[in-house]
Amino acid sequence: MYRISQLARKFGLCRSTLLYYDQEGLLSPSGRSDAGYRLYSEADLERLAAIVSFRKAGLSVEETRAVLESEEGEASVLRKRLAAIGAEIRALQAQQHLLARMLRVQSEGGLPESVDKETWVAMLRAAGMDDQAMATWHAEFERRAPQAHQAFLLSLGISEQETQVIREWSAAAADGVSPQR
Amino acid sequence: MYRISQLARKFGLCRSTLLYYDQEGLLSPSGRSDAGYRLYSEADLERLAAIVSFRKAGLSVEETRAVLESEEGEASVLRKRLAAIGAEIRALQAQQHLLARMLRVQSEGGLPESVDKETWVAMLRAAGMDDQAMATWHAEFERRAPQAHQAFLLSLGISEQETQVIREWSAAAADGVSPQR
DNA sequence: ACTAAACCGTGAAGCTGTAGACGGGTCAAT
DNA sequence: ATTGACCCGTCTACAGCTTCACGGTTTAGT
Repeated sequence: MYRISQLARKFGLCRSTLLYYDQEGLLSPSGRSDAGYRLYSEADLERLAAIVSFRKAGLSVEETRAVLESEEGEASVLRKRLAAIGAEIRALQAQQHLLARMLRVQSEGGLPESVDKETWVAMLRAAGMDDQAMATWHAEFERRAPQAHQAFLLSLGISEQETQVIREWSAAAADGVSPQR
Repeated sequence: MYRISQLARKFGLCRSTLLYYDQEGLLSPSGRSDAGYRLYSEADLERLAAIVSFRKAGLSVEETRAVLESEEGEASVLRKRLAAIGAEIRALQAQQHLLARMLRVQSEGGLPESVDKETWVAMLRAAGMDDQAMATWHAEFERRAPQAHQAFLLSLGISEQETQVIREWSAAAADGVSPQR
């Protein structure tokens, strides 16, 4: 049986955080001492370990509780969080662009600030990539992060229609139907 | 002269937001009507336009005030925010990885929708790029579109400091001082 | 037995930025 | 003058904690 501050130290949390979790019904101690002290069991410890990792993944206290209570709807909550993270990252990247532009106003100028398709291809060719290597790279991109692949193609100024074409043959190439054959 | 809700609508903000800005001394109306209503001048409107764009870049109210008051330390605040964004993105990517691992346990799915440094390098390697080719590619990127190079590196979640390092040796490599010698 | 340090519980307030409720004021049309 | 539709200022609440204050408890050392 652990007392609250012991448990907090063990997980690098603040005592108040555990008090808060208790108050929110996320983690209640399984017992109390004679003096009314919270006593956490070994099972509580394991539950807390799970809680900590879910919270590290960015789940809210509410979501974490849902995952731990229902147990079955877990995947859907996690997937929703994954989607939310994507949105957050895109929002931050928009902020990056905004700031980069603000900072550029004072310093520098002249060279283009974004890359188009031709420039990109030229850069890859300069690095020794041939058509087949690029096909492989597209396929890999499509396989690992389809959303990001789409976003990237759009950022090169490629039309949405054409991105669809590229992505389709990227997916096909990944299945072994490589374009050059 | 605008009244508070008019101004809020004009900028797509909530009335309470302007009330808050007034309370925090970020934007105080330059006058009051007989009935005690806040009245915003044309100058206030311009100031608000600036405020909105800084806030869109993710500056806190406090930081925004600092930028608008001091005027000269502007760049340093913006750069600090840029660094903070990088850190936030990396934190989110860490959450992505964590979630992807959690989800992969039960089912395959939930691929990340943005790319980080490791994924990017892995994709290029899969396409047959070696270290030297990547160095060439960076050099080419830096030569043709330094700003875009910077933005691209940031989008991978690389810290601003590290992007400076990469860009410096990219520039050096382009001058013939290639890293492999 | 006594004291000091370290602990405990409860309760409240503070943080950011926004949203909403509340009661009263303003304004056009009747 | 009165109705109704807005509008205003002020106050409270939200997440997810942290910090602070108060007073009781345990523990170690003398």
